[in-house]
Amino acid sequence: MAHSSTVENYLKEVYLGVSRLPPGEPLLPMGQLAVALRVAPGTATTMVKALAESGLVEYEPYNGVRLTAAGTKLAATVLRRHRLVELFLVQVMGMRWDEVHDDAEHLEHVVSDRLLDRIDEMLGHPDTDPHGDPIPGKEGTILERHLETLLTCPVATPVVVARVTDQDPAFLRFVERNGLKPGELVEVEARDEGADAVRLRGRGDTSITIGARAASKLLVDIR
Amino acid sequence: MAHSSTVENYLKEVYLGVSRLPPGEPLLPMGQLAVALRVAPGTATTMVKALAESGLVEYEPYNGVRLTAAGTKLAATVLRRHRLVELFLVQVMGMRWDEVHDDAEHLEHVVSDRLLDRIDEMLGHPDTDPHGDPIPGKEGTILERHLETLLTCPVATPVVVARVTDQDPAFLRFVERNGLKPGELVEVEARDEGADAVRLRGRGDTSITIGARAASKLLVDIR
DNA sequence: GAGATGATTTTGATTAATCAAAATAATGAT
DNA sequence: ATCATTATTTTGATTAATCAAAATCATCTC
Repeated sequence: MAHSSTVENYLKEVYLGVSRLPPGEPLLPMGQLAVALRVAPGTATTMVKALAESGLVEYEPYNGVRLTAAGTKLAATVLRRHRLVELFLVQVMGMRWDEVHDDAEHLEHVVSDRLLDRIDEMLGHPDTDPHGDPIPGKEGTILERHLETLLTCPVATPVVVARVTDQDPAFLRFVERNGLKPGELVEVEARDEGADAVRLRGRGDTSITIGARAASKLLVDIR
Repeated sequence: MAHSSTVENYLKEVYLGVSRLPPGEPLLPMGQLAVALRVAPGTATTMVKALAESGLVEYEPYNGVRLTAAGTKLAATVLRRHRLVELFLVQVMGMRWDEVHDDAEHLEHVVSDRLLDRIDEMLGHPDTDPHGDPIPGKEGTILERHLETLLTCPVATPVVVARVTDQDPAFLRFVERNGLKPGELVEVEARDEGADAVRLRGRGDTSITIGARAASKLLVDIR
């Protein structure tokens, strides 16, 4: 009932799931939660009812689940641990950004406040992790700034990649190979609705074409 | 049954418990194991029987438990993780040696091989942790060298503290305050059986007196 | 050697987390 | 509106880990 790593994972996934939803409809369907957590649907239902009992989520049968204030705060501390750890593994331990997710997934549940403080300090109180995901503050404040994607940003306008919303190692390596990591300057040359593709140009003259699905995972800052 | 952190803890405590026993009598009584793991006696019995079933320990009812070769290997990898993590927290993260045990206790179960390799490399493949405990090799080899204690070593002979076999933070701070950390040079001036005490002199002229119980936890290298 | 004492094992229950499969509710299409 | 499909919830079981308390075993003392 109280604060196991299972609970932390449920809250984290509810947070992430809801934030991936179209805005204004903030109830995460049970099915999506179950898939994210790789558990049977019934398992998610049972667990969510228990979390609702503890005041961490609101649960509407057949509609879905959302976090309460208390749940949001706990989810934020888990995300803070996860993201600080990821950045630490890259910056300090010299690991690649595509190989830190699994370690962080485990470490996020066991890193003590004391150790996390050291990590935070050592990294200079960063506010984003290697993927551009915001690192929640100590008190649970999350600064989710609104960003366009390469699918929605203006064409023929220089933009800066700010965030990559897919942790799949193969995708991350693809992103890196093509100079599309957070911080890189790119420009959408054209979009082809029919071909479901986006053509872009980074630094250097080479232009590349990526699928719409991939483009939608690259968030950019319109500078 | 297979490789949970509970299993890892049982194996670790069997290893540590047996090694604390008088040599030649290598069966750890259930009671001691239960105390070390802070579980009820019956719990330890049940669990140990399951571990025996898995071939990780040998269990003799009413006599106690010892590790098999497979169990020893697994225990060694847990100790390796624990001790490398402790040293890492001290050397790299700048934590005090008396505050790293609890973090290591949790981290030892989740650190991946990849991350552990980085840590090991970063520390230059060390062979002891901050308390002087030997760090098992990658393949599970543990070099437990025989050491005297301040209770058994020759009197009026310079010796070097090699290992402190008590993780209690208060004790560790006491050790540090009195210049008795591993590496420090000391000399037993006299022992008083009756008073249950040992008088020693470190660098500097001040001599201090410690109890026999404390003296027995300070292992020294007779150089 | 016969209790008494202490350690160990058994027994019966409990909790957290899970699954498979049956039952039910919601949704969409004709 | 009705039926079929899909999503969700219920039900009944299972597994790992634990405890309290009863039963059993071993040992020590006289």
